Amino acid sequence: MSLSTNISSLVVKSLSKLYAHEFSEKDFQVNETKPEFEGDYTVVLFTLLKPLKKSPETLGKELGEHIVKSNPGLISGFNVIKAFLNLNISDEFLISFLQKNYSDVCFGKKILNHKKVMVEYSSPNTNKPLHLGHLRNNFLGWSVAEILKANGNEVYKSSIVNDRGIHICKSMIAWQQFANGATPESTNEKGDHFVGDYYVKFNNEYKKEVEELIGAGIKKEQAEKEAPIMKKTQQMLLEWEEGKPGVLELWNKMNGWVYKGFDETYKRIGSDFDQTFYESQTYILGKEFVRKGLEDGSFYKKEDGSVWIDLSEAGLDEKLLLRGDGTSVYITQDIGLVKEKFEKYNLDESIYVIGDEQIYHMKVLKEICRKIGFPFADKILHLSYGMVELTTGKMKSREGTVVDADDLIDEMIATSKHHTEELGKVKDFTEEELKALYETLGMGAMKFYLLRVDPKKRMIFNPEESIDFHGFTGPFVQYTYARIQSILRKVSESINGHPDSFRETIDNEKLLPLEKQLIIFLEKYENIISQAAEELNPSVIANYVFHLAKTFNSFYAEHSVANAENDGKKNLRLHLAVMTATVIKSGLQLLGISVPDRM
RNA sequence: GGCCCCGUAGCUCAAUUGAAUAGAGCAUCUGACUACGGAUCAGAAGGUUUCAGGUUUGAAUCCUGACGGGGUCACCA
Repeated sequence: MSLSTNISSLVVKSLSKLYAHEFSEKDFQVNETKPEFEGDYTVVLFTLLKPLKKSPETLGKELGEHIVKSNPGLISGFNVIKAFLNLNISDEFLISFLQKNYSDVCFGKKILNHKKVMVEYSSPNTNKPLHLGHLRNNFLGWSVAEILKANGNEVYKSSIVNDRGIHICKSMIAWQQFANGATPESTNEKGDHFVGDYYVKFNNEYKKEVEELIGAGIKKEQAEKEAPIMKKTQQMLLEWEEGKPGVLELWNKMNGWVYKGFDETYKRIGSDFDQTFYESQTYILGKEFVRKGLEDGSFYKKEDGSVWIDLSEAGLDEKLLLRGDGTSVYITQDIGLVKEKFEKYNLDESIYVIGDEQIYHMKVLKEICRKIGFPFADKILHLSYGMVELTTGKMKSREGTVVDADDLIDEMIATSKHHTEELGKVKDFTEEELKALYETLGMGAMKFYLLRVDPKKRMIFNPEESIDFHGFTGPFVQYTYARIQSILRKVSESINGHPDSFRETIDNEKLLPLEKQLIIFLEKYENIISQAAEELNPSVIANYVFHLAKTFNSFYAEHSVANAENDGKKNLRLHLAVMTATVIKSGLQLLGISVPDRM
């Protein structure tokens, strides 16, 4: 239930009032008018014609008159072409919109039914550093959380850290075997990269040992099991589960290194969490559940002691919940976490930002919850996003074709430095300002690039295109913002530093086409934010904000603000500029991107 | 093989969820600074929406089939 007073919902409301019995609000299509036709908004009449048994001309005229009458001052005229009712929005309405309190432009908080929502994202493994895929995940999760907040929901950000399991033991074994006591401090290396290197060392050593065994005449399958380093790792996992002191100590130490590295990266990219869960804790909760499920007959035990659930009724398979030796698997931990989340936070909805390769897994999780009677099974939402692929092919950690997150961030910032220097814009900046600027632009470019695409779709990461600062990019939008600030500074100087003095009433101005186009576009922002929330899709905002910047630039190239034809126009255009800057700043903020006053 | 997702300009992406002549950016080409920032603006060119049927007043969008690409079906996470 929205308290919205924006144009398209005003039109829809007045129509649905007229036909309360025949139609619901959903039945009325209000679109923007195509540029070839006269008008600003268009009501599509096709679906209404048959039930009402009226001709397009008659109905269009009727509805047009009704909309005009029930929204005084909104519509200045209308025309009907075929089954399209084109409405002209009045200058008065648009100008009064421009004079709204600017803080209202952040909208949101207008929706009455607040929900408690948890957004789980990032969720790294503690055996290797973050890569490009994690960046998409982090930007997406953070942005979706902020968008939901902007729509008036109560949002918690969370992360589940995958801190236990055989893969963690691999880097631990390799460290014991090869490090000679080296630490991130002693090698002056970032902790997550340091540990990740030992994970790679493990794989290399393992490969070597397997090849040696095969060379000695042992079959491949057997060799993979028999390789000494693998046996040591499995032994370590067992010792970890038993809580052997030395193992736990090493585990804690190495995880600590990784967390320190992650924290640095999170800080840089702006990820934050209200709650961090650890699998080393939630897997115990899951085990507890399996025990209960066995008692009440939801699950069953096979001869070897392994525990299963049968989901064939739901069209899924049998699913393992606990290994024969009693240790837990991935899904076990998830069940524990679901309950923990919902009970601790009393959630209405729990969103999981996880790659689309886990669609099946999340289906299974939901189905298990349903089957054992969790009341929140249907409140689990998988926001799945597509893999990020490289132009050179897929990212594979084993083949060294991953794009490391830290490296990429460095590269983006270096590129923004390069561009800025090339354009000769460094002269008025202090060293510190420059550093901040490069950070703002580099991060802005990267976040925008990864968020501008529909999350559900796979995307291709083109390194050359990603560092481009022209066209559909973050810096393009940031540039528009900086230019507006520049205008405002100039004007502010000319009126002796009283920037508020131009925010006077605008009287009887007639809008030029480019002015009108811009206001109508600004007026849509509220709809865009709620659309982004409904779809859990930040790209809606990225697209909007880019088109807004473009629309402003077109206007700006045609019409002068500071040297407008008269004071009335100048006043109007200053409002336009301020409102545009406000919306750009707000929209980019929802994407995690900040704006520079100069660049 | 079963199930799921995808296929739109040379490339990367849109298309208000079924509506008017399918839109942007990059790349290519042509123009524009003695006006507030040229990281900009104006314009040109680029399409049988993979193919074949079907539903509909209307299909990139829905249905069926084919072809092509990806994911997933672990006592991995």
